[in-house]
Amino acid sequence: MVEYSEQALDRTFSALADPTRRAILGRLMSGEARVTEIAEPFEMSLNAVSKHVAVLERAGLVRRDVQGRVHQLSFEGAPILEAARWMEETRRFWEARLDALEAFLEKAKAKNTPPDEKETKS
Amino acid sequence: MVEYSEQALDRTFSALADPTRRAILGRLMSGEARVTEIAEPFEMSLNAVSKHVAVLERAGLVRRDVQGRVHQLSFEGAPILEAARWMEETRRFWEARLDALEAFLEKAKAKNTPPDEKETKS
DNA sequence: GGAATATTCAACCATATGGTTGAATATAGA
DNA sequence: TCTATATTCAACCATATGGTTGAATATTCC
Repeated sequence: MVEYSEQALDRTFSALADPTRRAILGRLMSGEARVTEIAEPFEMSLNAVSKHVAVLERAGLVRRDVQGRVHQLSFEGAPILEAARWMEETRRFWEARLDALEAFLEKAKAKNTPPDEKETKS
Repeated sequence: MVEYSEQALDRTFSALADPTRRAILGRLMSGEARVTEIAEPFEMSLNAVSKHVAVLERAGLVRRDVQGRVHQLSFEGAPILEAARWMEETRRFWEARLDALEAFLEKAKAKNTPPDEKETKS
């Protein structure tokens, strides 16, 4: 198992746990932007957006490049990579177990009484 | 772009944004367990752990199977898969941009004035 | 039935979060 | 220099979060 910084994961996941912040990241992925530009499409105040940006910056997901009075923001992917790796590992573990289960079900089915179908989430 | 349920992503990411809850998931990945068993290694009260489990359950990351007074908990991977997909998409976008940047740097280097080296994070 | 066990519910507390408004700061431009 | 612009800082508010303790509930076992 790879080692992860718990604090970094905390910051990354909680930064991602807000739709406004995910939208900001989405916006930044298609290119740099200033705080005011970022804030424009949202219904909330500029200050609220500024705070969201600060959260993203603290999590390392956004880089701020101050040029005079303008703050250029850009997307920074490294923490996502880290968190995604954590999730991948988790998921792989789970899938391995799931594969084992499926194999078992398959064998059971081949034998005689077919078990219940897998549920489908709505 | 695939569509994601914002609320589901909210719940998944904020459920993952806590080290205790990630540890609980880790524990559950190696097999089912009851609430008391889960709580045992933690310093906090059983009630606190019970609440964490409830959060994970609400996010769909944990399934609860009540057998008499015992609640058997098991890991449920689907939401992780969903969130991981979101991150993968995000990451791919970013990597594409990064690749473009690297290509640009490479070309610039080949020409004449080598631009600054990429910084390495501590 | 009565005691022990597994778990949640309820109330409470401290702190964090997401929003607001108004003022402060710093830079750009006439 | 004066004004407009870009942004943060500070104070405040409502609600959410993560923890506690004590009581309630349901189940098992003697």
